[in-house]
Amino acid sequence: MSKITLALPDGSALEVARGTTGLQVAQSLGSRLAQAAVAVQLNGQALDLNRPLETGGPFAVLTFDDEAGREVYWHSASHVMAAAVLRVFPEAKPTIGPPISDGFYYDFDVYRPFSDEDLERIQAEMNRLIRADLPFEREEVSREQALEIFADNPYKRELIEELPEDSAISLYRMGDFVDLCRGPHLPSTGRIKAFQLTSIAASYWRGDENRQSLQRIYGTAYPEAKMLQAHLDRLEEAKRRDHRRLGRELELFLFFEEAGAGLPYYLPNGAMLRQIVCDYALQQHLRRGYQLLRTPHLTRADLWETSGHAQQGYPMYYTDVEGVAYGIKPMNCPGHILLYKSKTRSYRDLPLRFFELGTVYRHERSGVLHGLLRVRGFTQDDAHIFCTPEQLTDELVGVLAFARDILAVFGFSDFEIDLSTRPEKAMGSEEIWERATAALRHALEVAGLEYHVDEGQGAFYGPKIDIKLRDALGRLWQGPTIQCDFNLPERFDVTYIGEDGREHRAVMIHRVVLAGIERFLGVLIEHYAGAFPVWLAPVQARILPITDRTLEYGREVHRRLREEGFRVELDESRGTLSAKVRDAELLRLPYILVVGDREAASGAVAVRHREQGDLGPQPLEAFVERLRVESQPPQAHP
RNA sequence: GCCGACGUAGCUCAGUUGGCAGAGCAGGGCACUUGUAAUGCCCCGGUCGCCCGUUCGAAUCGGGCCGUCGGCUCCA
Repeated sequence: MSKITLALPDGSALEVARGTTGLQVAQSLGSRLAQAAVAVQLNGQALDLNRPLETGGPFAVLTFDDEAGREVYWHSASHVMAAAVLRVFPEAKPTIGPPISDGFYYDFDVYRPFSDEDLERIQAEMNRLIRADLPFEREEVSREQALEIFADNPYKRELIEELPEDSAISLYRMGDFVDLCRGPHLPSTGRIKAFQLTSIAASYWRGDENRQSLQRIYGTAYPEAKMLQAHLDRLEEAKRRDHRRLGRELELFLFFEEAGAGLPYYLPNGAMLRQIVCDYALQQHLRRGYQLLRTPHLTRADLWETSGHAQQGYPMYYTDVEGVAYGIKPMNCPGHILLYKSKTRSYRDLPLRFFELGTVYRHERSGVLHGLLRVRGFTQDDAHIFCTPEQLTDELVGVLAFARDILAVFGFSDFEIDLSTRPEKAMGSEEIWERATAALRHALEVAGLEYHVDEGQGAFYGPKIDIKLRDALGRLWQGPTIQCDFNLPERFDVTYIGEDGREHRAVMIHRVVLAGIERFLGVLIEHYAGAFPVWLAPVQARILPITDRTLEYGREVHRRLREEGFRVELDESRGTLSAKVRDAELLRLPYILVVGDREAASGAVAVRHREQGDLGPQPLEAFVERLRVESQPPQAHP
C-alpha cells in the first residue's frame, strides 16, 4: 500500500496510507480533535472528513474555531434549512445558500413570500432532520446527469452550465434532499447542535434587480447552545446601542417625515457632539498643513458636465435658476479645483492641501436610507491634495498616517483595508490607472499596513483605498477613503509650472478621514453605546440640587463651570434625588454633581462618576481641574 | 428603485367578526423639601401617517402616496 505524507500545522510530518480518511487522521492526532473536526484541509482545499486522502501536502483538521471550519458548518446548516423548506414548500426552488460572516442564508424562488409562521415550521422541520442525524453523502456526476437531476430547477441548471466543461460536478445528498454543491460538509446533520433562523428578506437571482426576485432566509448555527446564545446576545446588544434608538433617547437627532427622508435634524445635544467632532477635525487638518476652504452648495450644472458626473448618471439633484440648469453639489472636488485654478500655481506651492467640511447632497435610493449611516445630505471632512507625481507617494503615506492617528483618538484602532482597482465603468486610460494603483499600493506598503485587493471596485475616476473600522462589537464600518485621481486634472486642465518653467499636469488625491460626519457620528454613537468620553460628551456634567435650599448654590456651580467652558446643565426640577440621578444616568452623562446643604456650606460638589459611581464630595475647584484635564482629546501623534 | 413587514398620544405599546379610542412613561398642576437609578394625587394630551374608495358607519376592509424597518443593490 502506498503512503502519502501530510505536513501538519505544527511543522511536523505525518505519513499515512493513501486512502486514509481525514477523520482517521484526526483520530490519530487526538480524540478531542476528531470530535471537534468538521472537515479537513489538504493543499488548501477543504475536504469531507470521510473523503479518502489521495495525495500528500499541507494538512490541517478544521474545527468550528477555523474560519474555513465555520463555513463548512454553516454551509451544512444551510442545506438542512433548504431541505426543511422543501418539506414545507415542496414547490420552492432552491437557488444558492452560502455561509456568510456570522451564519448562512439560502435563497428560494417560491410562489409567495415567507412569513414568521413559516419560519417556525421550517425550524421544526430542521429539528427533525437534525434529530434523524442524516449523513451528508457526496457523489460525482456528469454534466448531463446533473442537468437531468435538476431538470425542474432553472437556477441550478444555470449554475451547472457555467461550470467548466471538464470539471467533475459534485452533489451532496442528505436524506431525500440533493443539492449541487462543491462541499465539503459535516459528516451528518446531528453535528448541528444549536441553530436559529434570524430573518426573512428579499433578494434577486445573482444580485441583479432585473432578474427573478427571490426569498432569502438568514440563519446561524453553533456547535454549543451557549455559543448561539452569546451570538443572540450580541445581536441584542447591537439593538440596544442602535444609533437610531440612542439618537432619540439621548436627544441627538431626528428625522421628519414631513421634511423628507434621509435628512437629519440635530437637537442641541447632537449638534454639540457634531460641532466637537468638526472642530477637532478642522484643528487636526490645520496642524497638518491643510488650508481651509468654503464652497457653495449650488453650482451651474455645466460644472458637473466638465467633471463627468452628469455623464456618469451620478445621482444628484438638479434645479433651474432663471432658465439655467444648476446642480446641488454631490461632491466638493470641482469647487476645490476652481479655487486651485484661480491663479497660476508653481511647483513651489505644491503640495497644496485644500480642506473643507463640505456639505453635499446625493439622491440615494429610498430603500437604502438608514439612520445617520446612509443619508441624502451629509458633510464630509473632505480634502483634495494637489501635488506633483513625485510627491504622490509621500502624500499618500501622510494621509494614511493621519487617518490612523485621528481614528485612534476616537477609539478605533482595528481596521480592514481594501485597495479597489479599475471598475468596468472607468474614465481614463489603463496606463493612468496602473500608475495610480501602483502609488496607492506603494503607500500602503510604506505605511506597513495589510490590505486586501478589491478588483474592479474603484471609483470611475480612479483607484482608492477604503479603510473599514472595527467597533466595540467587532462590526465593520466604512471609514476613510483615499482616492487617486488622474482624470479630473485632465478634464479641468489642472496644472502647475515646474522647475523647468513649463506647464505640467498636477496630480490630485481625494480623501476623507471621518468620511461622512453623519455616518461617523452614527458609528461613534454605537461604538460608545452613547456613553461618550468626557471630551466628546455634549453634556459633561449635570448639577443636581437636592432641595430648593441649595438651588442658588447649584446655580453658582453651574455658572462657574460654564465660565470655564464646560458643557454643564442644572436640573432645577423638583422631586427626589434618586429620580434626578436616574434621569441623568439614563442620558449616560459622564458626571453628576450633587449639591446639598453640606456642599453648599463648604463650596464642594459631590461627584458621581458614570462608571465609578459616587466619588464623594470634593472642592468645586478640584472638580474644575479634573474636568479641565479630561476635556482634552487624547493626544494624536502628529 | 425592487421584495416583504410596519405606521394608534412626545416615547414604548394595547385595542378589529367595521359601531363613542386605551395604558405606562414623558408633560402640566398640587402636596412633599427629599443624600445617589422612578414620592403621591389630579390633569392635559390622539385629524388612529396622508389621500381616495367600499359601507348607514372605517383606526379596523380595498387602492394610491409618504415614512420607517429587514434585505437586495448602491455607497461617504
